[in-house]
Amino acid sequence: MTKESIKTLISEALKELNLEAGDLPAQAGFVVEHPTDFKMGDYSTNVAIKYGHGDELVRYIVQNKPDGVERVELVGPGFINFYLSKEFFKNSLGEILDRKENFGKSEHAKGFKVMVEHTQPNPFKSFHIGHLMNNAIGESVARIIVANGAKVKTVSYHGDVGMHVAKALWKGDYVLGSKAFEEDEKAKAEIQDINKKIYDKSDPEINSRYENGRKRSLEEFEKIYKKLETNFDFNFFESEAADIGKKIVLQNMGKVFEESQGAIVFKGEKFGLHTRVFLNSDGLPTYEAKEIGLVKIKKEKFDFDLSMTITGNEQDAFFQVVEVVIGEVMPEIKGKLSHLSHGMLRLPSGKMSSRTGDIITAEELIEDVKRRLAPTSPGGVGDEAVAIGAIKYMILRQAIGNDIVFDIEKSVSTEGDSGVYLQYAYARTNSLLEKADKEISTNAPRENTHEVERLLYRFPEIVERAGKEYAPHHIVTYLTQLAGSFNNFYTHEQVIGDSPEASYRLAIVKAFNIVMKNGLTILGITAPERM
RNA sequence: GUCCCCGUAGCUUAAUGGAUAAAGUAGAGCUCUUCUAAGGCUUUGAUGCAGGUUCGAUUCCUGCCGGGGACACCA
Repeated sequence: MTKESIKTLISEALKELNLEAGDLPAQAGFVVEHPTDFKMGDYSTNVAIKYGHGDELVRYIVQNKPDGVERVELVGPGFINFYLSKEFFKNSLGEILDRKENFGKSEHAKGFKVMVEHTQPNPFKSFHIGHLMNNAIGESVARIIVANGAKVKTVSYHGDVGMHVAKALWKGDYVLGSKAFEEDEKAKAEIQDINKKIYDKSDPEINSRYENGRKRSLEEFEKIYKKLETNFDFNFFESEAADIGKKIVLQNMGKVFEESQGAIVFKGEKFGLHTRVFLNSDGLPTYEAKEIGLVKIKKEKFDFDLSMTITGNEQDAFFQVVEVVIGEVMPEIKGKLSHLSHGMLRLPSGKMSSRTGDIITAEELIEDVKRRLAPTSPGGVGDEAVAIGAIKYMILRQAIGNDIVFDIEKSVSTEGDSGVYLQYAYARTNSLLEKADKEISTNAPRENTHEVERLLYRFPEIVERAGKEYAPHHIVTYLTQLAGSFNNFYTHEQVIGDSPEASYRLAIVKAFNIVMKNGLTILGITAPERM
C-alpha cells in the first residue's frame, strides 16, 4: 500500500463513476497525503472536495479496498481518510529489517548525473562558520541525491588567486589588507600590483610566499573535511579556471561581451539583468570569468546532467547573470546549471564576515559546543561527533535560504529539538538491542499499532521529497518527529522482559534504530553507538 | 533609486492550496526502587497590515509597512 496505489485506485474510481475532470476547471485534481493528525488516518485525499460524490467514491474504494487498508472514512468537508492495518505495519517493519542500511534508498533519479559544488574555502582566509554552514548543506544535499539513485560527484572550489589573495599577501593578513585596500590609496595600488604578480609569477619572493601559504591552507582544509566527514571527488582552483575563462571571454568578444571603460563586460540589461565585469581593466579575469572556466572544467571531468553550486544567497544576482552568460558561450550547458543558495549564519550581534575581522572559525565553534555539551558527558572521543552533529542539526533543521541566528548560548542546546536528541535516542536503542534476550520478530504477538510504526514506513517518501526539493530539512523534521514518537513508545512499553509482546517491540526498536541511523547518515550527522 | 529574498506563539523554526496552523524553547505543574531522565506527560501562547483569486490562503496575485541582500572592474 503506497501513495501511488491509492492514487491509482482513486483514478479508477473516478473513471468508473464517470466523474472525470471534463467539466471541471483546470486546477481540479486531487492529492493524497498524510494528514497532520494521526486521528485522521494514515493517508487522506481531498478528491471528494474537488469532485463531490464522496459517498459513491468511498463505496467504490471500500468495495475495491487494497491490501493494507483497514478502514476508509468520509469526514469533514469531504476528506476521505485511509487507516492502514496492523498487517500493513507488520509488513513494513519486516521490510525495514530486511533492507537495513538500504531502507530509504531508491532509484527515482537513476541515471541522473549531478555535480555538487560546496564549501569553497579560500586559501589565505579562514574556514569560518559560514563555510561550516555551506558544508553541512552541501554534504547532506549530495547524500540525499545519492540516496535517490543519482550519480553524484562532489567538488570544492578554491579561490587561490584573485584580489583576496593579494590582500592577504600584502602584509601577511587578509583582514589588514582588506581594510587598507578600502582606506589607503597607496596600499590599494600595492595590492593591485601584488595581484598582477601572482598571476604572472614574475616575483620570486611573492611566488614563494604564495606557494607556502596556499599549501598550508589546503592542508588545514583537509583536516577539517575529515572532521566533518566530507569527501570531495574533485578540488578545483581559480588559478586553473582563470585562463580558460579568460580565453572563452576573448573568443566571444563582440558576440556576448563588449568593452566598457577599459574593462570587458557583459551587458545584462537585455536579459533583464545587470552589467557585470568579466575582465578587469588590467585584463585579468574576475570571479565571473573564472566561473565560466570552472564550468568548462567540470563538464570535462564529469559529463553532468546538472551542475549544482551551493553558496550564500548574496550571490544570487551574480549567478543569475553568469548562468545566462554560460548559456550563451556554451549552449550545450544551457539549462544544466543550478544555483542553490542559503542564508547567512549570523551572530546575534550582526553579520558574520571575514572582511571586518568579526569572524568565528569552524574550529572555534566546534570547540565551544564541545565544552558546552552536557557536563554528564563521558568526555570520550565521540564528543566531537556529537558537537558537530549538534551544529549540523541547527543548520539543517530549517529550510535552506533563510538566515540562521546562531546564538551560541542558546542555539546549541542539548535539550529538545536538537541533534543531541536524535543521537541520544539512537544510542539508547543500541543499548536496548544489546541487552535484549529474546529474538526480534514481527510474527510475535503484539498490542495495537504504536504511533512510531505509523511513521517508520514513511522514511523513503521523505527522502524522495527531500531529493526533489533539495531540502534536507524535511528529513530533519521527520527524524525529530520520529524520535519523539519512539521516546514515547520507549517510556510506555517495557521492551526487555517476559511479556509476550517483547519480540515485536524489539522489532520496532530495531526498525527505529535502522531508520534513525540511515536518516542521520543522509544528513551527514554521525550516529554514535553509545552516549 | 532599481531588483531579489524574508515577515507564523515571548524566542528559534515546521506546514507539496485543505480539516482544530505543528514542534522545540522559555513560563506553570507532574514524572526515575523498572530497559540510558540528554527522556516522558499536562498546560498557557501565533500567520505584519489592506485588498484580490478560490468552495477553501501561512501558501498564489497587487499595494503598503518592517528586516536583510545585490546592483562595474572583490569573491
